[in-house]
Amino acid sequence: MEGHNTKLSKQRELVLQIVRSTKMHPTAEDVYYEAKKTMPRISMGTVYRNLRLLSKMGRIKEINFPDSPTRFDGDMRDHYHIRCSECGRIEDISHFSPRTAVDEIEKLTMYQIHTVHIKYEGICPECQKKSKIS
Amino acid sequence: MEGHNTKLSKQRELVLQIVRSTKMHPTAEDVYYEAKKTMPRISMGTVYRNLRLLSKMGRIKEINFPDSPTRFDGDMRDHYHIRCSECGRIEDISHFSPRTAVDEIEKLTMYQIHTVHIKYEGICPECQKKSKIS
DNA sequence: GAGTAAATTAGTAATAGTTCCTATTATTAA
DNA sequence: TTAATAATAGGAACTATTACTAATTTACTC
Repeated sequence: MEGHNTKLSKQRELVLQIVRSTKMHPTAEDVYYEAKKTMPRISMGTVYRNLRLLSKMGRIKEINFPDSPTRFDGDMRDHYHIRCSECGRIEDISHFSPRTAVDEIEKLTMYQIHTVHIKYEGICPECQKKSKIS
Repeated sequence: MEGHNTKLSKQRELVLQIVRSTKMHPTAEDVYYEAKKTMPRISMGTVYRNLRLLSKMGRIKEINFPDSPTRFDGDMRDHYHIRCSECGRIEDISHFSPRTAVDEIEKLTMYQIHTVHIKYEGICPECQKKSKIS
């Protein structure tokens, strides 16, 4: 795709295009059934492999909420997500910074918010040392 | 446990106590093996059922990071989590408010942060209407 | 403390989501 | 066009989790 021995197959292109062209935050299964409309012989393994790959390449994002399968998002602009714990829908929250307070987000979205998940990922001091040595 | 037809079994007490007495953010499997030391015949199903229940009751918290099994946290004070994407460890971040900026958290933790997950859960306007009707 | 109804358990089977494997096919570079 | 390598389809395997069931435990009432 962009270098690194990554070849651009029709299937990979299709998966990327599907994830990008919806705001529904599809699951792997959703992508699979959508892809089958264009390529009836595409396999689930291919969909998963490409979703993982595209995610590692930074072309799409994974969204993980508890007790539900991973969803994917092709919109790489800075934004966050809100899920309804009743019906499961996931919506985008944009036009706000990470510093916006919860009650402002409630006003903005009309949701009754009961849980906020904030998680950071990075490389810990020990692993930073290790990668310098090797 | 506290009302609602919930009975207090030895197993449930043990699971709660295990999750509360560690800062390791154990997985269900971790809790299972720890519980077996005290109750060798406890079953995995019991551990899962009680973790789910305790979580619904608000006695413990679930922590979901992508590509890793659910972890549990018995510390109900307000705090967030940071995971090392190399070695997988999960640490607490306290002494900061949700409004603390990322570069401050980097200084505080010595992590090189590359991803921030912010997710909200609540009840959407439609489901709020529904619950008023029924 | 005994009797009773309902909740919980251990053990096991089943499921959901995801990854792995292998022979075949497609892509890229020369 | 061919050789080298990456990607594929299809299916098996795997991991985390939930569901099922008969037996046990708990809490409640007398």
